[in-house]
Parts: sequence; C-alpha cells; structure tokens
Amino acid sequence: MRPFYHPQCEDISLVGLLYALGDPVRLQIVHKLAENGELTCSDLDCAVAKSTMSHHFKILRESGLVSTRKEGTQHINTLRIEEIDRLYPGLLAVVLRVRVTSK
Amino acid sequence: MRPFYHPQCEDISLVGLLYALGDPVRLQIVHKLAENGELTCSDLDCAVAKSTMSHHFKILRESGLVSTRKEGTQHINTLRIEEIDRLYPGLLAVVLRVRVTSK
DNA sequence: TTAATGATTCGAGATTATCGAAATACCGAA
DNA sequence: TTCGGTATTTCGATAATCTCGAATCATTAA
Repeated sequence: MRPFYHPQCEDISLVGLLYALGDPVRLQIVHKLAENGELTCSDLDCAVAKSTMSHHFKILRESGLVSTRKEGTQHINTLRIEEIDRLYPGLLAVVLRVRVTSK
Repeated sequence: MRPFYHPQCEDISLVGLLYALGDPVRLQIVHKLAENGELTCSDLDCAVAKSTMSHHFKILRESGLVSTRKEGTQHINTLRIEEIDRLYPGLLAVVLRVRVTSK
C-alpha cells in the first residue's frame, strides 16, 4: 500500500479545499471530525460503500483538510484545524457554523 | 431557450455553494464579479471554450451565487452578495480574501 | 430580411465518481 | 508460525459529469 500524501501548507490551495468541501458526504465527515476530534472510516455509517468512503478520505487528505495516521489496523483521521485556520482564517468557522442534514 | 433558474434563499445550500466555488475557473469568475460588480460571459478571457463558460455560469447561477439577467443580446451576471452574506456570513469574505492566480 | 453578435444547447469523447470484489496490512489466538 | 478476523485500500466496470466544437436561439442593426 502506498504511503499517504499529505500536502505541505504552501501546497494547500483554497480552491482545493472548496472542492473537497463541496460534497455532502465529505462535508458531513468534516463536521463529525470537528465534533469528535478524530474518527476512523468505519466510525461514520454513511449510505455509501466503504471503497467510496476511502475515496472521500483521500480527497480530504490530499486537499490538506485532513491528516490520516495509521494505528494498528485502523486509520485515524483528524482535521488540520490550526493550519487551515492560519492559511484561510474563517473558512472552517463558516463551514462548521452550518449544521449538515443527514442527507 | 429555457428561462434561467435562480434558487430562492431557502434552496441555497452551503454544500452547493462550496461545490460551485471548488473549481478554478468559477472561483476566478467570482473574484472578477466581486471586483467589477457585473460581467458578461465574454468579459473574461479564460482559456476555456465559450460553451464551457456558459456551463460554469449555469452552475454558479443554480447554486445561488450568481444572478443573471438578459440585457439585449448579452447576459449580465452579478454576485448575490447580500443574500449569501446573510445566509452564510463570512463565506464570501474568506473566498475573496485570497487572490486567485491566472492558472 | 439578412447579417452579426452574444450566449445556450447538442452530441461525442475524456475525466471523474461509485460500487462490489479482491487484495493488503495488522493483530491476536491457536 | 499460521490462520482468521477486522479495517481499509486498490482494482475493474459502469454511471455520471466535464469539456469541446458545431449547431442553434435570441437580439439588434443594416
């Protein structure tokens, strides 16, 4: 399995973040990450296949929004809050202010 | 030609706005709209086909970000700043704070 | 009416998303 | 060490979306 790619701050673009956030499943993931601090793929029971969830986490990770570390058999995801707040202050505040419906 | 669809405020979703903003061409359009107040399709010389620009404006319009009115032979686009600011305060500020490169 | 301009719509090819199945990685028990 | 079991990714195929050029529509001017 290939190692995860996590972009450095200078490679985190606004349009990439907006793209990553512009999907209902991924936006919900970001909300739950903000609530819970960290999550594994299987912590959220979305109505999508596991392989699709893996794909969503990959997009979140490669946009710079999410950091993934391996811990035993599971992958733990966290929001890169400090970095995103420093790069694009207010973005996460706006996104997290609005509650996401289950749909 | 079909009339334009402009969603009402209650139908403007955050994820829809983020999706619309998550494309480099559309983000650039939004920036130029914020600078100039209003624009036609042909005011911006992007490196994409006219039909693609029309498609981008449609997505911006149907997300609720942009309002389009016909004036003679051309279509004039404006940002729905007041409504977006009221619905999702801070969103446009964050997006417009960052300058978009020509790419 | 005809031509010219600005923009949308159509149809085809290219990119991207989603799914289920198979493969990978890790842990614990036999 | 080997065998399951769990968590996640990767693969291959189908479906949806994006992009382009050509054709069409709407408007104005000659």
